[in-house]
Amino acid sequence: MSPLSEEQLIKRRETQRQRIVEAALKVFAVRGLHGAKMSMIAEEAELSAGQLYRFFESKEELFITLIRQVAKETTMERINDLPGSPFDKLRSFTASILKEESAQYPFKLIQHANNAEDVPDEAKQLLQHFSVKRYIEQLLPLFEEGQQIGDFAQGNARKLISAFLTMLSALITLNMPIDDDHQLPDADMLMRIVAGPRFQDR
Amino acid sequence: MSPLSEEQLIKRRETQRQRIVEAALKVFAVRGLHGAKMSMIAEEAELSAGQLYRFFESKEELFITLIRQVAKETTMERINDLPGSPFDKLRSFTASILKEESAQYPFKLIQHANNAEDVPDEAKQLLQHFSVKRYIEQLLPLFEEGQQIGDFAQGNARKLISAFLTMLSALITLNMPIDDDHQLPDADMLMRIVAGPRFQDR
Amino acid sequence: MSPLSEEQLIKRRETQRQRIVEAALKVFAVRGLHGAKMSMIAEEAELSAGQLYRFFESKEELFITLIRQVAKETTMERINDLPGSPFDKLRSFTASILKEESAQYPFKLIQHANNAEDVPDEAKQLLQHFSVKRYIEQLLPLFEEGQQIGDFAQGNARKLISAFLTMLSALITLNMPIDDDHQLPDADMLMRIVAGPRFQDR
Amino acid sequence: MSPLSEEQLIKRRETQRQRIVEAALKVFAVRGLHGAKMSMIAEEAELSAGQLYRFFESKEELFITLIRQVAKETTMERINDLPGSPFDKLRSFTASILKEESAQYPFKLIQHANNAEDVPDEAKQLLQHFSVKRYIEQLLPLFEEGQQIGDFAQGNARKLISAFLTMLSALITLNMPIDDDHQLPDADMLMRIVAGPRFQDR
DNA sequence: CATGAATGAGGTTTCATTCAT
DNA sequence: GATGAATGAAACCTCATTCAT
Repeated sequence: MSPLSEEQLIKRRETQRQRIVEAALKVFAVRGLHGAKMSMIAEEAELSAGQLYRFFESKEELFITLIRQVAKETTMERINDLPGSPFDKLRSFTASILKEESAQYPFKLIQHANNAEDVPDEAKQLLQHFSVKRYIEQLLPLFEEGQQIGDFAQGNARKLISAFLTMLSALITLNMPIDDDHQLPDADMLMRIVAGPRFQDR
Repeated sequence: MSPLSEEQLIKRRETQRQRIVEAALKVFAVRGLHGAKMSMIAEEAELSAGQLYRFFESKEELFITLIRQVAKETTMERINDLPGSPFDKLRSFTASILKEESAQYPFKLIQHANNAEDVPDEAKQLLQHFSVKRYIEQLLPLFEEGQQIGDFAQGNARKLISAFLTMLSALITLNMPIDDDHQLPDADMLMRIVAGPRFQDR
Repeated sequence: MSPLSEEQLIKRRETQRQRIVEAALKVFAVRGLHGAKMSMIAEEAELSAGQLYRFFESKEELFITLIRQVAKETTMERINDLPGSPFDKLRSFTASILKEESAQYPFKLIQHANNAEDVPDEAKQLLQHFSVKRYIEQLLPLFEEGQQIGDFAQGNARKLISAFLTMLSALITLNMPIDDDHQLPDADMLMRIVAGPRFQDR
Repeated sequence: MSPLSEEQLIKRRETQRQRIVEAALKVFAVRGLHGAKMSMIAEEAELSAGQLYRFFESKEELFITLIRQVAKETTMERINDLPGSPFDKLRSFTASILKEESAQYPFKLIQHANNAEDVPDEAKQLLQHFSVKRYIEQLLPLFEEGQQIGDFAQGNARKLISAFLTMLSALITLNMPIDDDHQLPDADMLMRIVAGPRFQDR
């Protein structure tokens, strides 16, 4: 009796939910928890504000859901598909993130969640610990290999990764418009954080 | 009849205005443009909400004024009073900023202003360009000296400072709680950005 | 081609309409005009929210229709089929209403309609006067017989019925959870309103 | 420095709070939890809707506060100041409540709280148990005296009071407009619930 | 026709700003 | 001048009603 098969409905619903999540990620990332208005998210997702509430009970729930998804799904694993040495992989990866706006949203979201005072602690800790921890584990083999062949600085690899990620995060969120006088430190500059002896003359 | 001379009144007024600006700096820095409430600023400045409007026409005007003042007055000059070599000075300076909360407010404010979309472009550009430019000029002699004695990396000194400041800003705003697994990169880690050959073995 | 004859269609439509009315009676009775949501009524009637509007133009029209139907159709006549004396009949009838939830809906609806200020006066008066009037007329022969044989209190029979109905209505809507300390006055307690000399020693 | 002394401010604030509570009692009593709009309460209390939130965090908190206050403060004790026998006192008391609209609000509120499905359980139980219990205890001496002198029906006095209160509550909330054909059962009718042998010929 | 997704008006709540005291 | 009470615009959220499928 239903005009659309149940399967179609579920699929459609899932598609829309995903559209909302993506729109919310973008708006929350750019404007923060308070600066983001539900109407903006609705507009970005191309539906009415009221519709959002069929998918998420409240703005806060939407935010936490987003956090949870970012914490769970954002991955560093595609770095392994890039060509070249560990150093090359990391530099390409870094450069690509710095170029591609949508890849920056998760980092910006983490940033906002860290600073906004009203974010539920659950979300904060989820993001800070869980997601950063995962990134570190995902990058660990690459870094260890880099250290073995002498391209990366020696020392505690996890700490090195943590430093690198913090700095990458910084570059993304600071988002300073580049002009002639003071360019953003670019991927190469960032690589000095991890560079071992072999790259010291750069 | 008047218990205070006109001069005293003006001075008193200026003192109060400054108290508001400092309170606003703290609250805006910590909570962002939207998260900061006028009542919070009033409380921090220890006066009534109504009083704020005798000094600033609106929240927005207060914010922009703040930005302007930060852009104009925040200084890096005290770095020169620190003891030791340029490298030592920079490391001490960095470490002290990372320890002292109030020193971090201007950096946080810049950060927020970059992300809040509602801030007039005037304010944004003021902050980003003008203030960073000033910091660079103030740090330039130190860096040039550091490069001459081989403690700092060679190359365009302004670009090097810019990179350093960006990274410092990052550390401040990311503000990640430190735990055993992923410590914040500390002052020493940050120094690798600027370190020349003499410090490469660190 | 048509799988159902026109007559069947009309009948089917009537059946559905009746299902809606019954569902609405239940939901409005339990939750009141404002507390009742169209979606709840739809769910109770086991059809979609949209379908409601093929039968009733609006929530308000549905409510008024309901009131009208209750005013017209709710009947006390089955009391006459009960066994025993008028007193016995009335007591059994009372007890059965107090036990059977669906029999209480009309009373609860009247109650709600009396308190909801947004209901058109038409509906209110319809319910209060007309339906109560009908109940009185339907109960009148029973009460007169009861008075003749001395089981019921003397005096204006209509007024006596009105009092009894009011009290019955009260018991139903108050709906206090029974515990050891304050039980609901039960059917027997209620009978004291109408009891004549013969029952005074109760 | 304050234009009003602190004492004045506190007193004024308390006055206003009381105005809100009274307005809310009236509006909630008449329209129920859902039917009552904050704007209506504000209008009744002669202030803006926004003001309500300086005194109560939300509509729900206002409602529960009200319930709590009614449960705590509504008293039956003034019945003892009335002249005459226990029977006379109870009849006068009943009649006065039935005449005086504001005296009926607590009863109506209890009624609404019992029926509205979304009221927090805390409020429901508070009202139903605690307040009814208190009324019973307050009326107990009067009823026991009435039973001793034979004016009141024998049996469990607490149960008798409970029945009486339920019926009184009913009369108040049913609130049927009186016309020639079916008057509300009046105070005298209600007294039959409690009347003992001495009054049986009424 | 039947569905339930979509809209938008209306209610709740917050807070920048004004203003009586 | 100073206060904080009061307002009202704007955001969040709900749900009666409509309408594409």
